[in-house]
Amino acid sequence: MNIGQAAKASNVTAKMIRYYESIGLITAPIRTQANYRVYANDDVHALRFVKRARNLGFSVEEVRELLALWRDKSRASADVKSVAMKHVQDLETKISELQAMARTLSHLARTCHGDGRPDCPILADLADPAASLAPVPGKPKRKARQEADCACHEDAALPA
Amino acid sequence: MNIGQAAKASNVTAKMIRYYESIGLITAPIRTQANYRVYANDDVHALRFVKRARNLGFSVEEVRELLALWRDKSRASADVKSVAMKHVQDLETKISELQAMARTLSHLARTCHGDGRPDCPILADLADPAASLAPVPGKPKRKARQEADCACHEDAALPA
DNA sequence: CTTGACCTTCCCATAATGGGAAGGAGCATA
DNA sequence: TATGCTCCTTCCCATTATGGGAAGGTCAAG
Repeated sequence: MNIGQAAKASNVTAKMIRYYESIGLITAPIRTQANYRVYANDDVHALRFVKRARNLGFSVEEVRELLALWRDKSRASADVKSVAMKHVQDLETKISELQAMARTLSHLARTCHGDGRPDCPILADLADPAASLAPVPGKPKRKARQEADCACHEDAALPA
Repeated sequence: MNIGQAAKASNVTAKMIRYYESIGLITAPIRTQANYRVYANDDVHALRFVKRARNLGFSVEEVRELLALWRDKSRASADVKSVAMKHVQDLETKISELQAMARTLSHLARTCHGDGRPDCPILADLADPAASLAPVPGKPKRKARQEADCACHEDAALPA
């Protein structure tokens, strides 16, 4: 099977298949005399595994670990589980961060007239959150900072 | 004020201040004869605006729009609100995707013994989701695909 | 004048993916 | 057989936002 067919069968683009090979995530397949890559069903299986794991949000490096565990017939399921659980925690952390942002913005948007007038609590908050009403969500990367947040007073919409 | 002081005052690293200037997000400040950048309080104010917007998850390009609206004293608050609302939608889309991943993985992890035995429904699912029990979350980027998903049967834990 | 802290520009790296060029290979049809 | 279309190869570049670090100039204090 050529790379194009393997791509269709695995739902991984040929481009990505070559990339995964280049970083050693998957093993290099044999080549024809014309230097074409030739894939077997097992290769497609592995590619689907990678695809699925990526779809579940695992990083390529995490997929590498999972592949190693998959190939290791004597792995302990506890090892797999811990990789998965850690990833769930990562996901939940990110979810919380995004939710905090969405909450803040939804709140600000709710207090914005959204008409032709220029007064806008959203811009007011961006320009000076301390003087405004919305809590500050921690920044996405790294740990949360300590900033001059303020409680949400539910006012601040300019009289217009 | 030198860039280092502006950085401290705005909580934006000197590196990023230069970067924002290079992409035209903020205006280039005047320079001393020694070619040092000199910032005024308004510049710091703008940097804080950028920082806050970035913390709320707006992309740099979105921040560019917001800055333009901020500077335009005759903007319509509706324009600001629509930028904000669109971003909230983006956030919620991403949140849903991450939640789908977390749900699937949590479920798989729950069915995994997590002991010394090699049998692992998590790996089984990655290797062949159709034969397994977990629903397939849509892939993060681009629109959701149509795949051979299956309902969640709540079994598949190998007898071990 | 030396030292240390600060500034400058420039290059590189990250993560995962896509786009596209230039050229070879394979196959079908006129 | 020659033309042509589709596929393959490698190689380079772009993306997003940020950090690291080198090489060299500047400033202020001692």
